[in-house]
Order: sequence, then structure tokens, then C-alpha cells
Amino acid sequence: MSQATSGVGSGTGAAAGATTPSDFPDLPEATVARLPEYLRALHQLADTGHDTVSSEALAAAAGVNSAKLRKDLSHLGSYGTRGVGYEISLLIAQIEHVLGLTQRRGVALVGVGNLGHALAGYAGFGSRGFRVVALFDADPRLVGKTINGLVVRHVDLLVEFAPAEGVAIGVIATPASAAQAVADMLVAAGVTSILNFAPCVLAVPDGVDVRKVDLAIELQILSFHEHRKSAAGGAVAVGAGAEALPR
Amino acid sequence: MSQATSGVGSGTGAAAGATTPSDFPDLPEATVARLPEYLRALHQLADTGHDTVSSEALAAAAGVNSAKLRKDLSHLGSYGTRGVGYEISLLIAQIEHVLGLTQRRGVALVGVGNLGHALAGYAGFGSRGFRVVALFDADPRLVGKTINGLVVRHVDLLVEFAPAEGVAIGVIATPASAAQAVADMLVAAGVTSILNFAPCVLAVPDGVDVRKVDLAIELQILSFHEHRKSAAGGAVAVGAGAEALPR
DNA sequence: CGCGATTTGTGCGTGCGTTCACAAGCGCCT
DNA sequence: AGGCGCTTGTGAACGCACGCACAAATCGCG
Repeated sequence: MSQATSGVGSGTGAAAGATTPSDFPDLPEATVARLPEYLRALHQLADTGHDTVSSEALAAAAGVNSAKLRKDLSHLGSYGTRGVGYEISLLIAQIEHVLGLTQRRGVALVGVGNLGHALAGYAGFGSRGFRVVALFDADPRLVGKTINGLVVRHVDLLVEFAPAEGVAIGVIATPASAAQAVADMLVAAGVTSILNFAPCVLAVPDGVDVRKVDLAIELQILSFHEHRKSAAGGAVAVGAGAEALPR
Repeated sequence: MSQATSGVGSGTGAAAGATTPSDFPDLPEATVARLPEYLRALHQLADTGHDTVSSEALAAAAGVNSAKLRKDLSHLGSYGTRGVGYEISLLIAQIEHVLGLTQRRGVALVGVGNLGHALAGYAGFGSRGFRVVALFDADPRLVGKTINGLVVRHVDLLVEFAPAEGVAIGVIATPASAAQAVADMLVAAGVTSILNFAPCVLAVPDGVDVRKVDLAIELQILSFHEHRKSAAGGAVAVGAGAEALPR
């Protein structure tokens, strides 16, 4: 379908060793959000010795509908074999290429407090194509400290150091009151992708992507469903641990 | 988005009296996901001395479209005054009630490693209607340790202790390899809401809600957009991001 | 007391995302 | 070689969500 060439600038064959044609169909946003999950499931399958996988099995491993998975994969080309399934290694390579994970991206972490400290040591980043290359904080007691082999610099040096360190993505793990100022500094340093853990809305220029992760919001959404479940019967009193099961 | 969709189709049969504030219209899932953000914005406005707020101003503070906000709020009743706006304190009370935040819910945290330790000390939970009431881990070196006034118990005691502690929500911050076993234990302990930080898919019975937060996935989504931006060889100004927030 | 300014609540068109269902294609077995 | 079973890829229908635009409602003011 949209297999056709993207039309803009696809002729530059000098790209870094791409084994596959570097075309960028505009994937639906929902599909992009699921590709990492597929990738994780594929790695898991590869580790357990599998060689190929059907859409049904992969969908189960990723927790989605099989038709949805097939449509998602079809958006990035035909990499399956009818009657057989998908070759896992090929699919991994393709998804990693589309997500831009062939080059390891540098992450700057701003705010090395409670949460930020944990993120700095989170192994899941390094194992999935990212590397924390810089730490910043405003607290003088934290500046100069070494965490996971990286020294914490003062946040005022962000604009100075971030470009040289090859920072591609900025992570904000500061209190909400400082988040906007940090975002402004990241933007000034040329960062165009921000992951925000602070519970606040960030204003950024066009062209800068912001994703927000708010732990309390997740709990509140769960709370709603919990609340609804406990009130399902109408006048059911909350109390005993035994929950009324929905038939 | 919605995973483990339970068969909770049980409608509130007699919808006659809309005057009772304890009624639960089936809110669209997208609306539920935004209500916590509105709540946060409302608290922020209340702290700065505001008394009422227009949909336009509140929408700006929450980072959404004003029409969307009005429609969301209309789903939970008419709590605004035309020509004036919304009374902040009333709206806060109403949203907190709908989300079930009037009662403080207990949270059990399983996995007190790198990330779990940070979550145990995260102040954002307590300030928004939740309280960490129990910590569990499988590592003997961590069991018995005290974090934030709570003693870490061995995970095998989860089923025994969780109900007594009033646990309403379970948070999994273990490695992926242990997550499914922990989820099974939480379910066995009567927990019907789980927040999963482990990068894996959880299988749970119907009626149990699972929300997943995967930090690496967020980065990978950002990586895709970064990749696409850097490959836009032409003069194409990328601005179609899902969350562009001009100001 | 009536009018205009302002803001809510919502009907409707549009686009996206999901799901079903099936034709097309591939390998294997006879 | 040919048929058969299995799986992919996709057309089409459906439902949800979003945003526009406007009628209804309320307050303040002359």
C-alpha cells in the first residue's frame, strides 16, 4: 500500500549501512506506540530459540489482537511469508531500523533525586538502544557526585555540555516547579525529544516532541476502575476483602 | 490502550435519578485518562488563589482542547455556570469522587530494587490520594530493611499480609522474569488493579485491570520521531507531532 | 427590567483506529 | 505435479474520539 517510496530524500544511499531500504511511511501513531512492544516480544522469542513466528503467536506474546499486529507490520512492508509466518531476526532488524534504534541514542537525565537516581541506574535503557550520557541537577549537594560512572553536573551547564555529549533525548525527573525551566534549557541545547516525568504540562516550540509519564495518574486511572467495580452492584457496601466478582 | 478488558458491562440499571451525585455514567476511557490531568490543573489553580475557571483557561493548564475538556466534564454532569465557568472547589470534589479518590487507597509495592526503591519514596503518591502500605521483595538482602518507615517483607508473605494491610492496588517493580509470578500472587491476595513496570505482558483473570508503564518504550517512541526528523532531508517542517503545545 | 457579553453544553461532520472476514500466496504431502 | 492446509495481507464495516460551530443559559450593567 504505502510501500511506495517516500518521495523525499530517499535517494541518499550514503546512510549508515542500512541493509534495508530506508523508506519512511508515515506510520499511524498507534502503530508506532506498539512497535516497541512487538520488538520486546520478538527478542524474547529469539532468546527461547524460535526462528519464525506466526502473527497469532506474536500477537499473544505482545498482548494484542492478531489482526492488529498484521496490519501494523504491513505498514512497514511485507516481511512475512504466507503459510509460515515472520522470520524473527529479519523482523527485529526491520523494526529496529524503523524506530531508529540502529544508532545508539544518548540520553541526558535532568534531576537526580528520588526518581532520577533510579532512572540513571535503570538497566532497561542500555539494553534497548539507549545510553545515559549526562546527568544534571540543581542541588549543590548532588553536583559532583558520581552515579553509575557519570558525574552529576550543575543544570546551568546543560546548554554547554549537552550538545557535545551527543544528547538526543532529554529526560526530566525534577519537581514540577523546575520542569518548564529545564525544558527550556533542553530546547536551547538543541534537544527535540523530551520525556517528562514531572506532573505538569510543558510548553515547547513546534518540532519538539514531548511524552509525559505520570505515575500518579496511572494510579488514579486504576482507582477509577476499582471504584467502579466496588460500586457495580449499586448499593454494595465496601468493606470485606472479598470482592464481588463480575459474574 | 485498554488491556484486560473485563466484562464489566453491568450498567447502572435505573438511571432515573440523575440528582444523586453517586451515579456512574460509563465514562469513555479517553475521558477517564484525562480526568487526573484536569484534577492536577485544578489543584494548581486553587493554590494560586483562583476561585472559578473557564474551560478555556483550564484546558490550557491541562494541555488539551477546550471543547474536549467541556465534553469530558459534561459526561459527569453539569457543574459549570454559563457565562462564568466552573467553580474550582466543586469541580475538584466531583472529579475526586468520580475517580474514587475520596477514600485513600492502599498501595502494595513489590520489588524494592532500583526503581521500586524510588517509587517507595515518591512523594507524588501520598499527595494524590494514595498511600504505600506494604513493601515486598524476594531478595533476602532487602527483606527486613526499612524504607520510608515501612519494613520490606518477603514476597512469599504477600498473600498473607496484603489483605490485612488494606491493599487496593499492586505495583510491580520487579524484573520481567518475576513479574508474572508476582501478578499471580497479587490476584490471589484479592488485588484487582495492578500497575506493571516490568517489560512484559501479564496474564490476569477477567475483572483484574492492568496498566503498564515501560520506560524504554517511551524512549523508543521518541526515538522514532527523532529518527524521522533527522531523515527529513527536504525543507519539510515537522510539526505534526501528537503533542505539539504552542503557546 | 432588558440587553449584550460571555461561557457552557452539545449536535454533527470527519478522521483515525480496530475488528471481521476473506482472497491471495506459500509450503508440504501425496 | 497438483491439491490441500495454513498464514499473511487487506478491503470494508464499524465504533470511538476529536474538533468545529452554535444554540442555550447566565451574569453584569445601564
